[in-house]
Amino acid sequence: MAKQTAARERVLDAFAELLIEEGERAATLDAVAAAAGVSKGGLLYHFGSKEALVDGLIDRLSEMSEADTARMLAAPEGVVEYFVRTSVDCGTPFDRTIIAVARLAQGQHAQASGAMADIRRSWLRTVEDAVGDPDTARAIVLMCDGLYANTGQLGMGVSDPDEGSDESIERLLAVIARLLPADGR
Amino acid sequence: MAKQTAARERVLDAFAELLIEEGERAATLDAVAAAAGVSKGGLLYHFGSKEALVDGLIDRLSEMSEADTARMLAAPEGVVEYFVRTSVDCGTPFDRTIIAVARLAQGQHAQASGAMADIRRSWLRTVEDAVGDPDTARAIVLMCDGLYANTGQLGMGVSDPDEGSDESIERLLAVIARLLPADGR
DNA sequence: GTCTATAACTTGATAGAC
DNA sequence: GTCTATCAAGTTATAGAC
Repeated sequence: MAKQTAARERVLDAFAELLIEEGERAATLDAVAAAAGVSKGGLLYHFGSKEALVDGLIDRLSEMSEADTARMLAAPEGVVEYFVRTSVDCGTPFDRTIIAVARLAQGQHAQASGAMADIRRSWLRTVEDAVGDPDTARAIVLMCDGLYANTGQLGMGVSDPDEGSDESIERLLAVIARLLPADGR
Repeated sequence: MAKQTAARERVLDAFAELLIEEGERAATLDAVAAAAGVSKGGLLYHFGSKEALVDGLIDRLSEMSEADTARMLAAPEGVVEYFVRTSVDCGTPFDRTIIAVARLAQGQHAQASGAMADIRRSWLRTVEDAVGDPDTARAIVLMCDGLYANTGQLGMGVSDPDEGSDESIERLLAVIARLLPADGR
């Protein structure tokens, strides 16, 4: 983790934002540079190619993922509840980065797909440790994949404006509780 | 449903295939024409613009969706089991078309997002009618969204090569059965 | 470190031949 | 119905000034 200039970070922020809000196609070097407030030449000083820019975002995601797993394990409300809640509210920097890289994974970016698969494996392992039963853990992680697909608009459109509401989380947690023996810790 | 020429259908097939296998960015008019075995000019005779091509695929999806809902309601194994099984095996023409349009929905195609949302609403309504409880229905549909996200590589990468196997479906159905009072019909 | 200018190529779309 | 030019605009990347 060498010292990274502010401009470099701004470029990554802009890249992620464009991927999320307008899709992979709109996230051109021109658009990213403009959104980051630098020229295209300036951008290409920090990231020598578009591929390097993609790699930069994937690296950022990997770092964030490790930190999030630690937070999940330490969460006072328990692993499952933390996991479900943060899958519905896609507003955290980590969630935003996931959505951005997920967009890249749909292209032909093998590295992006690999990074997403790594994260999902990590979730599965962590939830499995928490709930005991592998099949139950898989069902829970699948529901959260579904939440990302919906609230993050990972392809499913938004069928229900209420999908991400506080109340809907509670109802979903109640359904999940029916799958668990005692509590989801 | 006017009589559609074979070439027109081949173009739509090629477009969907490119979207699925290589992502939105690779699905250019050039690439689609080549894959369909026509020239770009030939393609543009059938679909006057790229937007018309997108609309053509969305229309095809809408037709398929109605037919699938009828099949789901008539399925001897029951709505829920039919729904889960067809979400895991993304090999049917309908599933392939869903994945293709989902890719478009991640760009800025409002119509594609709308079509996906319509389909999901239809699923939710149908499963809700079948299982009675809205919250349980939502949990089931979310799991299937998750399955699409995984097996269809809708952003989640493929974390588990076993995710789409026959055995994993049975285990998932067993977990879902725990949520249902009697049987999922 | 950041900019402008520009080169080389791709993409969507049009025109007109067959 | 389908093809071959051809075009304007957009996209990535390089070169060199500041």
